Amino acid sequence: MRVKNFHLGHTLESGQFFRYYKKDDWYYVTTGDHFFRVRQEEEILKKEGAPLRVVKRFLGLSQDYEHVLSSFEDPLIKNIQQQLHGLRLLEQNSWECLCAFICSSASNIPKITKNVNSLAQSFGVKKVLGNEVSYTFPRPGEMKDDEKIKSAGVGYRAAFLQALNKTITEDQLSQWPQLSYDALLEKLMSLHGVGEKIADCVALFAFQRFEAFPVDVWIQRIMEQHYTGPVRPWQVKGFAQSYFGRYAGYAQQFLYHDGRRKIFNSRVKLLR
DNA sequence: CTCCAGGTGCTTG
DNA sequence: CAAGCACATGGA
Repeated sequence: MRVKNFHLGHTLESGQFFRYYKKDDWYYVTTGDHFFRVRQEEEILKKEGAPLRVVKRFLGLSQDYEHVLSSFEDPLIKNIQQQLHGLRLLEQNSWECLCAFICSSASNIPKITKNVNSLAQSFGVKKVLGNEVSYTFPRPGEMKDDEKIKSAGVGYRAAFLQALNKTITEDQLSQWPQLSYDALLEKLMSLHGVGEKIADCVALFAFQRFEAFPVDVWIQRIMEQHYTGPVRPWQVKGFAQSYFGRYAGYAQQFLYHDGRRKIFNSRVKLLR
């Protein structure tokens, strides 16, 4: 299919999603009930293994990207926009997203990826695509074996996952899209192990609440450096939401990915 | 061996 | 409120 204002690499590699890997120019993605692969050449997006509507929805292709971009006045964001043009916020499965970000506390992306894949392998359904194999993430209530949860290497987060798996139902989750941002945040934060940062991640990455602005240590540092100076995380969030406006979450994703890239590049330099 | 990692919850000033 | 700390695990 033909796509505009979309960059597959920026979108998948910006840290919002963990269940993908790259092989032979294809990105292999596992989400919901699907295991599919996608690749992009210029404005052509090719996919195999899942219906078009699934892929399109997941990749955020029905969002009005022009409208998002035109909402920003800030020079730094405008600059990053050009370098990361086509980076979109995904529309993830809410349950998977919640579990993944439960695993994210005091961790790092490679380890989170390992944890989530391991949970899927223990509890999910096997999927095959050509020579590739993956496992879908279990549904709420399907992670019954506490020992298996622990053996996924999730550490102290195992208790959170156990409780979550017992309390959350797909019925509840299906109601949450209708909630206001504040009400959704409240629901999420009422869960043990979910604070404001994780709640914002789920609101943003799974529920398309683009006003959400997750503040982690990276964003905190970046925002202090470029905008606020030394302040509390809740102040960073408040500032960002009023300064960046209704698509603050997009600004966050641009800043996060750009910030991480620069660090990565400078480390590569140091190694030479 | 020590330190740190897309935080959170609990306990103290 | 804010600061301090424990929490499991794995990689540097």
